[in-house]
Amino acid sequence: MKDQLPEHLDEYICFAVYSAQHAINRAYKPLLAEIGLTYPQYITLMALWSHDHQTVGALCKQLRLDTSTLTPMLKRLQTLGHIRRARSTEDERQVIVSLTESGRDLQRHSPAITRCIVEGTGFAAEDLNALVRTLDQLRGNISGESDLT
Amino acid sequence: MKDQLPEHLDEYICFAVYSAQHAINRAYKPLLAEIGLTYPQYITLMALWSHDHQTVGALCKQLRLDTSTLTPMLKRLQTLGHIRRARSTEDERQVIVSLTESGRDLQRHSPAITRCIVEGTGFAAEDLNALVRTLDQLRGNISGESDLT
DNA sequence: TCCATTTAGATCGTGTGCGATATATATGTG
DNA sequence: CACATATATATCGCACACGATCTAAATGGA
Repeated sequence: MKDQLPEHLDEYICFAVYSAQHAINRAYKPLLAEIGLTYPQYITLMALWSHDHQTVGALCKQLRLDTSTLTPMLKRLQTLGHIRRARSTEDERQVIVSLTESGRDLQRHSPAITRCIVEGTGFAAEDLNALVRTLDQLRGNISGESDLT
Repeated sequence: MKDQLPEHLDEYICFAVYSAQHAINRAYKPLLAEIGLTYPQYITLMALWSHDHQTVGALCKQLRLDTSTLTPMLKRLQTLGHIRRARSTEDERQVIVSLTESGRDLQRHSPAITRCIVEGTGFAAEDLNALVRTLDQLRGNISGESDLT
């Protein structure tokens, strides 16, 4: 009960999150491979399914990724034909990202994929929700967010 | 209470883990930069601090990473002077990874780093432990492990 | 013993992530 | 208006992460 440091890697929160992330990614891989997407590309599309026509900066904020990560990925999504990128006319610095027909169409695969992952966790829906809330809180704390979603 | 799909990215377990992982990584970065390590390099050393003289395969299993990830990283750790790599004499296929004096010495920074991260989470120790157990279980389920640690 | 199979690592190509830097456009100030 | 500053995005270099492939060493029969 003291402030002992864990002996094994598996007892560290950092490693638990790290390896869980990889496990989830590996679970998604074969599912997403069928529609030719990577996981980061998939969640980028999810953000756009939720709100189309977002700026690169808005996507960065939602996905909590840097432009240097997102810009190349958006180019790949564009090459795949799922999105369009266009300079804003009001503010020439901004780039608006929009779904194409193809990108919008991919959304129909989402429910089955989500179901497959949720089942794979072996957790009940309420337990998953609780875990999500806990993780969101942890992320907020550790990244020093006040509440600026 | 139905089987509704989440509306926002933040409500998905996959994204919660994904973004928590990034947040933790960003928290570690400045701490580890002081000793010239990346996070994956750090946990690799942690595994070796726990048990020195492991084969590449044993490290892969513990860290749940592929050889194609670990081999280049081990080479970098060797270049940094923290580990040695040597073919096993019994089984010439195996490569034994061992800590150098320098690599062993880095362990003294570990408690402070861990403390800093744990505090950053803003969670009580028991809550963190519970979260770790939950995540370990989720990872086990989703990666289809029976119990083969 | 001979040879197919298995196992342990290494290598390669592609796609993230991110710090540092660059560029162009907007904004604010005198 | 002129210019310093701030903002939005892009580019570059480096380090993962992993699937696919390769090589060499062990193993397991017939």
